[in-house]
Amino acid sequence: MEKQNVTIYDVAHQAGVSMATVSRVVNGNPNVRPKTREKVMKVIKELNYHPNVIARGLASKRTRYIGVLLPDITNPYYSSLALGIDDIANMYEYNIILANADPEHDAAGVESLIMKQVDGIIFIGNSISQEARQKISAAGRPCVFTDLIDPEATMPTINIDVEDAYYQVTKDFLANGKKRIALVGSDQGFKVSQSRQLQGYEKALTEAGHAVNEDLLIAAKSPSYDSGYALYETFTEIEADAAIATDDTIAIGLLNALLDNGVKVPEEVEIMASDNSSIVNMSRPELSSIAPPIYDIGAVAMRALTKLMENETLDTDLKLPYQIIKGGTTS
Amino acid sequence: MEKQNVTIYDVAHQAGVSMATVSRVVNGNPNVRPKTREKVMKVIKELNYHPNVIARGLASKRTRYIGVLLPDITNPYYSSLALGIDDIANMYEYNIILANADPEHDAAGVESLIMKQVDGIIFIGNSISQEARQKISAAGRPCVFTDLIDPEATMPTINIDVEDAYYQVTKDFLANGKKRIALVGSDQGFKVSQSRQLQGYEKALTEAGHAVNEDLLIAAKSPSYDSGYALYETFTEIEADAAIATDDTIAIGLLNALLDNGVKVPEEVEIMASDNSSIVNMSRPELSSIAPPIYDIGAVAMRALTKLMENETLDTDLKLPYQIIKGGTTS
DNA sequence: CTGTTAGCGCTTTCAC
DNA sequence: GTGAAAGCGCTAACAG
Repeated sequence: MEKQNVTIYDVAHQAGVSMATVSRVVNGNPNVRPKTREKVMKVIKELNYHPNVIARGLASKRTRYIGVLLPDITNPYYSSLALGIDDIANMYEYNIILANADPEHDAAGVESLIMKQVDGIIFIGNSISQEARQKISAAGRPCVFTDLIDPEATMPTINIDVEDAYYQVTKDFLANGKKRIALVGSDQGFKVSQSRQLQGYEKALTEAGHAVNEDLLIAAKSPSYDSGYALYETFTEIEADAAIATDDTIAIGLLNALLDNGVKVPEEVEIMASDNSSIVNMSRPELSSIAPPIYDIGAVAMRALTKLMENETLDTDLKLPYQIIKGGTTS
Repeated sequence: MEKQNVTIYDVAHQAGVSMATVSRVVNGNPNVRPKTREKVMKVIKELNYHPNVIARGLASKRTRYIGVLLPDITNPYYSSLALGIDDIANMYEYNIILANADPEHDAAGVESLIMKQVDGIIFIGNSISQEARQKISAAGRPCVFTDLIDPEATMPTINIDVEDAYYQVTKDFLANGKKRIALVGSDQGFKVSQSRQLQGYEKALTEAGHAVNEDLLIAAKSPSYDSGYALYETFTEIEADAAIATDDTIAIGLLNALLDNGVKVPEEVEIMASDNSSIVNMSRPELSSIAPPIYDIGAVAMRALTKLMENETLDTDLKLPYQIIKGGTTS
């Protein structure tokens, strides 16, 4: 319980300068004579002064907090993304504050973040509600999207070229003779929203002269292992011979459900996952997966946000390179 | 970009009362005539007023932020814990802010949280550095520990009875004829610190008339799948016939390494994990595991912290009930 | 029950 | 280059 409250005033007093000068030193304002700066620095060290972030926030109207909305922090894909964001945020001396935002509660999440006076927002997920999107606009806060495209197309989106990835994967499946390729989403949204995933998938089918079969578009209740596992019945009914899952936890759930029921993977059914998150090698066989540069996506998103907050403009659609990792669930 | 700055003053003015009254209404202070309260509420709605959290923090010296330090958010055990914490935090209108704190950087983590003026801290991990612990004391902030015991024994620790769990598991292994039971830690710390895990393990061995064999205490580099997988060589050398892993990711890593090398689990080696986190059923066979009530631990920890912040006192060592889940990696 | 009055610790014009 | 002073929006005594 040592001296808890060295203020800028104490430093100013002790150094024989004004608060304004101390403030300048602390904030790296160049308009300070080197000698003065040095003296102030010394006192800051001596007194172990740390600026009060709250007071600073009040006075400057900027908090250096940025809000990150994501569907589920226990999903390894999202938590890894958060890590990339956090690293860059620290680099720019921003702090991140996480908020869970499944599709039902994203508006509440946005609102709570805005009330916390965050300087900017990173929105991660498959979809955003109109209401949530409006609140972001209304608050006039910069925002960067990841995974999904900004429905208003005014804020940047960071991701791989999802459409291309799904196109490639679907094409490969077709080339390998697959006739019934299922697209397995993590919620119902991907069907209605004409997601990029669906577009890439459709493009490959169309090119090969096939139409999209609605039956083959199925969705888990949520992006989780159990929801994936629970898909077994549905999946069996549609008699698919291949599946592309939009989420790794769903992919592993489905894989294990198939294996547990004696279905051979990849011989009878091939599976492609989408995140290459930390769990893809926990199953046997290991999951094949589209491999987005997860950490980089987070990092680039955060970097983009810092630019936005400094009123720079950027491209609205940044596409990072991806790979396709061959595990044991595809041939 | 609607009206961004309705202040308490605007509300007061519009409602024909003083700022103080508005403040009282907003903070649920009972000393307001119902009629007045109603009037103020109405104006608040009309103007869509939201109190500025920052200003409130400055004036009240409490931010309603609590800092959560954990080793790795991408580890499912820790992220689930964070979820339990977050839920209760929201209930009490606290916000959590996460900080990564592996053993090397915990002091920096604590410091950054304190600079952010958090009202309290929850520390999660196997160990805490002296420096970090001191900073917490120095800041005079309440703190709750999870997983580890407060080295100064002044702040509460929330966990299952780890010693008992390890005692039981070890005893069961012995009863099943296991001769060489390895204890697999997630870092070197658990050996030196005479962790509760080690104590339970030792107790069971001693009771059975055996001594602890130092060779059988091994540690992964970090709590991660890869570190667990990399343990294969070491593990083979010690010729263990059973293993208790302190972390699920390590357990799965080790399991898969054994399987990939043709070792039969559980026939030749049995494995017991410790977290029963979301990944235990991703492997085949599924992991057997000690099952702490993860969500509850987080929830209870957060609840305990709220009590501490209200200057209530509590027991310093809360032990929650646990189970042992029989998967396929034990007989 | 309600209003007045100080600040909380810092940033930021605006003079000097 | 540096200082004085006016807030940022709110809470918390203290009166009444």
